[in-house]
Amino acid sequence: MNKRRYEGEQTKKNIADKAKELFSRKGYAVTSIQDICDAAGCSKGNLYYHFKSKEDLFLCLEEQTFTEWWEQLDEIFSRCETVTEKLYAYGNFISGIERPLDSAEREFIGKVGMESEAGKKFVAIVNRSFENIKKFISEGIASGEFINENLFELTFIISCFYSGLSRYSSYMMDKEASKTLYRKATTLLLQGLSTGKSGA
Amino acid sequence: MNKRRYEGEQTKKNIADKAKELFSRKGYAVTSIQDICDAAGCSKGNLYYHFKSKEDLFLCLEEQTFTEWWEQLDEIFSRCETVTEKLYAYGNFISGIERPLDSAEREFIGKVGMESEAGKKFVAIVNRSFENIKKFISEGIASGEFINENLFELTFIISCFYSGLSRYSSYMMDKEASKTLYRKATTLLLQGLSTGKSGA
DNA sequence: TTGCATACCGACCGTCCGGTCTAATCTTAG
DNA sequence: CTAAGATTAGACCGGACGGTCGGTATGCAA
Repeated sequence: MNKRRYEGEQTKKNIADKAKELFSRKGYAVTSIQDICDAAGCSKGNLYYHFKSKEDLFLCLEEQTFTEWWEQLDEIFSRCETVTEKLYAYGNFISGIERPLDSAEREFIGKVGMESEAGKKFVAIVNRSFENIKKFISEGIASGEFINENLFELTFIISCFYSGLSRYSSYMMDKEASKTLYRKATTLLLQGLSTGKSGA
Repeated sequence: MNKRRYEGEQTKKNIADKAKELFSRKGYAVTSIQDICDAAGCSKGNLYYHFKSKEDLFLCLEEQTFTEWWEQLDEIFSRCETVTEKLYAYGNFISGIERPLDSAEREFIGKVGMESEAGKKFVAIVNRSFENIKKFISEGIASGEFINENLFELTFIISCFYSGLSRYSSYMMDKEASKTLYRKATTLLLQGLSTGKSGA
């Protein structure tokens, strides 16, 4: 029982990839299970063999996406000298990634509610990302690169800033223009964020 | 034919208000026509008497909302001396308004598509708002208050900044905290935007 | 009073959706 | 070779959805 199991994993991954693409492009509600099956070239039974529900599928995607995302970011961050560099790197990264499930997220939470099991799981996943951002902002404050303002608010503002950008840039301009825009936006943001000192 | 017509208008307005609240809170797809009817205390037939389809209803809301919004903003702006003040006023305004159909918007466009009749109407409505922002940013550049950067990009960044903020602040904090946050965010933004000169 | 447009109701229709279920097929351990 | 289990297909189900339709109530104009 090996080749079979491997193929199964492949199928599951394929379904996940296609689902992500569809949710990301069309939204949660509008994307039907059948759509996903068609795109993945598999049957409904097969999909439901691998995922227990549409909600579960979405949550898996969300989880997986954020995990991969921060694995890559941590790797990138480790090569940065200053937190300012990290911020640029973060912007650059986000610009290339077309924030995968962004539009579907609010839809999802609107549907299942914040109090539901799925809702709580969702919030937990998103919060982890928020905490990651908070961490590197606090580094910036500690090193003296960033102004010593309320950490939560600062993190919130910065998260929202990039979230807002990604929201529209992905379908208003191409990747290259998007990258440039993020760079400029980061520079602009840094004007307000920076203490003027160049770091630790 | 007066009292009847007046009542009709009232009903239509009531439906629109309730629909706006629901779309805004739950999203487009999740809000059913029946939900809206229940909230408005009217029948489905009545709703379809006043609006020709769900899409049409949404578009009316979008149109109406943006129009009202900018009427108020123009009024507020007219009392501002500098463009910097206008930016603060804009932030303050947005913070209090919980950007009404925000979450539903992408869902809507994802459903109908950019190329459809409804999609084009939608884009036209949103673009008008973008142009309004662009206008007052360009004033800021002209007056020497803002840096002389690419107008489109600047407008894009600023729009996205506030859009991102409104997206999360509305369900992460109360009105008062939100207002404070917007003020700080605007100050931060202005660091990058401002030339240092105090205006014309 | 009658005729008519407007405003309103809710049962109903076809469609599609998420999810289930059964049966078939493939792989591999023994 | 075969039993057991993993994997897949797709017909099927109940229900919710957007939208329609035949009909009713209301108030104005004549």
